[in-house]
Amino acid sequence: MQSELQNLDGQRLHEAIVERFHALIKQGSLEHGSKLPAERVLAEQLKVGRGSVREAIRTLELQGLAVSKHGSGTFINTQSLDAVTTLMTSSFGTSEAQLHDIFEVRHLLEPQLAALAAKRATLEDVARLSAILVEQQRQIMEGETGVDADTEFHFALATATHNTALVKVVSAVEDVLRQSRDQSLQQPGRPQRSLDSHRQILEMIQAGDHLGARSAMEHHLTAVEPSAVYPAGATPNSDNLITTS
Amino acid sequence: MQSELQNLDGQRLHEAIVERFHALIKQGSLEHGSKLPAERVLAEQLKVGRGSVREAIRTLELQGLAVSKHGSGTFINTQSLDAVTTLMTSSFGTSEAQLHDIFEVRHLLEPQLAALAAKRATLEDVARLSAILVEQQRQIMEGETGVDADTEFHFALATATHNTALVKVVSAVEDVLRQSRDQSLQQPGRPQRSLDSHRQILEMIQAGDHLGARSAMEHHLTAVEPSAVYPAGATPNSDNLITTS
DNA sequence: AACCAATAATTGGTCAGACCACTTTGCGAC
DNA sequence: GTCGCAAAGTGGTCTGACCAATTATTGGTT
Repeated sequence: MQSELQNLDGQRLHEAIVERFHALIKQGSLEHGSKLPAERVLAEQLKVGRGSVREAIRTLELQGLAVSKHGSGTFINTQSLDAVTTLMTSSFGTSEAQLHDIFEVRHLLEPQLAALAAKRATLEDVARLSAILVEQQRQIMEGETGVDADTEFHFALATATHNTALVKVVSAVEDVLRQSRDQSLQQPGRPQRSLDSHRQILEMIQAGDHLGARSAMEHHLTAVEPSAVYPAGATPNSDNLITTS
Repeated sequence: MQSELQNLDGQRLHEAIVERFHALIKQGSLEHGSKLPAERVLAEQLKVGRGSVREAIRTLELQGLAVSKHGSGTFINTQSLDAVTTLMTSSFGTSEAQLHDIFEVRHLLEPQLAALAAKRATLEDVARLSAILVEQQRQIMEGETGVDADTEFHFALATATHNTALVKVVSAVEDVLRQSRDQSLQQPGRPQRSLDSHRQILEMIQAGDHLGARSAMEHHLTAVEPSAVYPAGATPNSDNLITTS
């Protein structure tokens, strides 16, 4: 039953082990409640040291995918929120889900998220969001796309709702959108417009105007969405899709 | 600089180490970019084995609070996306408002999901939903709670949107809610009312009335949601976060 | 046969020492 | 001063061992 682990470039060993378990779980070989072989046995099967196995299990545990109980064993758990979002993120990566679908989810979530944030954001939250926009401005002025600050803004918005479950779900979605966002921001003028939208959203949040925050976010997403759906090279003829208005 | 680690009840050693680092970061002793002592040095200072230090560092790394670089060292990172939420949630008890948070996410998602389903459901989708309701009726008449059919209805509803990403997100939420749903359905009369709500939603979907489907779902969720989950300080009364239209 | 307590086996948690691979540092030759 | 290479520093991994909690087994008593 011994199986080799393909040692990819620059990847740590325990990370490769984690990926193997992810695959086993997604493929159904390991379901909820399954008991893992003992650490010593796993180490022998995978031909690695026990320490590496333990670090891998520690990772799975933090991802909510496993629970270790002293004396009894380690068990797979696929029903925790962490577990599901972890598996979701890694399967999004394999592009099983269309980018368009993910944008739609985002379009369902984020406007309401902005509304919630407008109701609950503390001064601290606003300060954090504000700092991110300053950073985004700086990046843009230096000719960068500001994609990092852009992503971080959406993420910080989620934390401003003070709903940890919402943060996890949104960050799973945003994670996937990061690459396409980078692509989208390559278009001239786009970074600045994105920043302007963000400022508008933040203003509404500061004012506690949840309806305004929601529609500002809807506006922002609608402006960003269409062009990003089309991968580079498949861009439709003109820029009428990029209606910033 | 050696310092003892207080070994709390039932806590693993590497978890205690992680908490110590959390404290150091929150108190400001470790700021962004700080380089940690070498693993061997840390082990000696804390009077623990190097393996425990490594498992602690692995945890910090997964929480986005640290980055290890082979050959150079381990560095604190408080600016990553994960880092902020980790520090935010580490002060709270984890599962206190957790359930409330998840319900809130659901409340954000499902009404819109119902609206989407109303727009896109095929005859096949409607047939599937209808069959599930028949099964739910059967289970209830036999005295069961019908929790399985109940969960399946929400899942099938997600499928009817024909958005695979949305299905994953929703099933993530529903998976976690399954246990609490079973509990909720124990109350007399609850299963039948749930079934009635489902029928109403399905009617709206069959009619293609997306606004009606959305409000029917909102009605359903509000009826099912446990009422007394509002944390202290929050205002349960007036501000309905999920305003229709 | 059934039950219960003592014991053994299993398993995760921790520690120690060693070696390898990558990075940085610093010294010496030029 | 600069370049090149060796040495030191550091994370990554392996081996073997012991401790602690749990579970399975055993053996005797009723």
